[in-house]
Amino acid sequence: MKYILKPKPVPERIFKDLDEEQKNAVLNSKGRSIVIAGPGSGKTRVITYKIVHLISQGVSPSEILLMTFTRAAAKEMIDRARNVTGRDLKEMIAGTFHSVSNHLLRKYAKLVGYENNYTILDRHDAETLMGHARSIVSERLPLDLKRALPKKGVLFSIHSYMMNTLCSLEEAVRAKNPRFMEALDIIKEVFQTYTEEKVKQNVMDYDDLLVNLLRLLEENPDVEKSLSRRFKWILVDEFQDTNVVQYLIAERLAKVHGNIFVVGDDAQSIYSFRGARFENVEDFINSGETLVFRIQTNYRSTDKIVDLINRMIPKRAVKKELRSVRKGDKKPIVVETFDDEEQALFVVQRIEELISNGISPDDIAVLYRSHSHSMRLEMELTFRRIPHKVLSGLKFTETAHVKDVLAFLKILQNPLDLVSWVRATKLFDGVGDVTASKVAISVAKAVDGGKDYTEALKSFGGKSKKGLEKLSEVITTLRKSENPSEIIELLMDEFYSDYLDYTYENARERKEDVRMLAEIASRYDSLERFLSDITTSEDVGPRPFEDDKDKVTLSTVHQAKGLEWKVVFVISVNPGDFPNYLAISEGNSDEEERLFYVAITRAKDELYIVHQTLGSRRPYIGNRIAWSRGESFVDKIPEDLVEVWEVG
DNA sequence: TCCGGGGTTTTTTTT
DNA sequence: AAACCCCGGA
Repeated sequence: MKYILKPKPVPERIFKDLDEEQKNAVLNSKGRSIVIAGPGSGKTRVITYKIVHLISQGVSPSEILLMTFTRAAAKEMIDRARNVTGRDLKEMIAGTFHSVSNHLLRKYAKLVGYENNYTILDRHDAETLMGHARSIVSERLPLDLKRALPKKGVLFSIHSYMMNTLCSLEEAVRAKNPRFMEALDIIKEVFQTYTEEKVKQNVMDYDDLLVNLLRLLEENPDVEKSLSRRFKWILVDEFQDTNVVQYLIAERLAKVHGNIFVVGDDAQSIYSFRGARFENVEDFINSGETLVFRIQTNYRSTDKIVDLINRMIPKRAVKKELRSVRKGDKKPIVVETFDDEEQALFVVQRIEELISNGISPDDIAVLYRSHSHSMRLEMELTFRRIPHKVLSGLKFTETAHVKDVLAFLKILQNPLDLVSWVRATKLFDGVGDVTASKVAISVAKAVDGGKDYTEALKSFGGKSKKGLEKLSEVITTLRKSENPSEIIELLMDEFYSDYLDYTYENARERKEDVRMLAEIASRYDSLERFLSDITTSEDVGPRPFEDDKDKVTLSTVHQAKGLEWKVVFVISVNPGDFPNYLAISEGNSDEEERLFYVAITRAKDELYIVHQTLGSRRPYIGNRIAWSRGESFVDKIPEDLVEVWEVG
């Protein structure tokens, strides 16, 4: 007999950490509910306590599905909920939309035309495969049509837009790049080829993870029923940044029980380029019986900063007035500098002053619209030996050596993965693009014919013979293990360590990175789980395991989403830079406004908005002056709410 | 035909 | 970091 333990009761006093609005949202939400949150209003806390509340009511952790924007956010909420409830929440399924989708999809891969050992293409790999599809189509086109075919990057962004918004090809081209309207037919052909190739190669790109899950649910009512029975509650964070596909997935998963709890702030929707629709917020409220809660008290920023925030609320957002609870003595400061050199000097000098006043570098962040804006500043920080970390820029998993190693692992998991084969094969002597593609194709043939693919590698003669023999040898060795970190070590011993030595001057650092990768891998015993996690979660970070404490943070505004610091500098607030000139020319100035809103709402105590009188660092686009495009955010700031500093 | 070494340019944000 | 182009050599 099985003796079932009742859930540990959670006493009411546990909710004493919540204010009235928050408590209302947590305790009175049921069925279909949405929480409209202002910045800094304790949205993480509300979701955390929603989990606590559910568990206290006897819901099992395995019946809760939590979807967030970053893995770090999910982890934070679970950790906090674990502390409050004292229950280990291991069975709870939580993570980014993509990782959760992958998790749910893996079991049913067959039903959407895939094998369950499919591998996931990151953005770059997907773009490479799009290039492959493009060249297949291009080969059978006459010269004039060949020329009309957009570059692979453009094709990929149109395709991605089409998938994210579920619109027609025509609409996607019109929205992303109207000048390719005449090439619709051949673009369509490339997309067909791309999709076929993905199925053939048993690979999915990021969009597929979502679209295929939606298809699975739509086309298989029994699967939909069993999944939505399995979960009793669907929780979604950052709802304003979900796209249509994510919205539909969430709705479908909640179909049976009707329990769906979403939290968002339409003023902070900043991912429209990825299909995010802040309109989802409105649609959600208007469809069905939706309970609407608001949490509008700002606990993060001082009243002086909140005054400015209230005046800078984006035009198209739902009207709201934040209440501040923290008194501050400093108005936000608008800083005028001459050029980016002077801007960097100002920021660095001010940071030095703050640090000598006892503020920890941890509490300081510099935010900017695009990576390139940080260059000058990084140099200056390094020069003056101020400890800093850069959240933006090339990520760990995007470095060449990590991608090389992952390519080998992907081959082992899914030998049909063409992009990975090409990448790995080209590392060997005498092999270039052409041979590598041939290798990948003959391997696929061998696998389809049920043969051992290492045989296929031995059939090549000429210059590449030796290299391919070595490759075959390496693969044979790697196949002896199924443990990801063991495979990485075998690869290093057998081949890659030497390769790094004769290829790169900084081989030592790169080897160190690979060692780190092996260490991360050692937490997994399944190759599939390791690869899934590393390709679907962003927070592997630029340098995992590095001691990131006590450092000034440099970050794009996008990556600063959800974070906060005592002192925030927003730099390069010039028309053209921020707002970005490309966004403006695409008519997307609303989103730039929201982005600026996100930037200034990260600050707790001190906010510096820095701009340059010289304007954009890149003033000319073609022969037009870029900085004449778009208005300056600085001009929109009410003078009485800020202090103005001139640097000289 | 293909490899690989040399060069230059890249210019938004990213799961 | 990698796409792109050019060119010498196999």
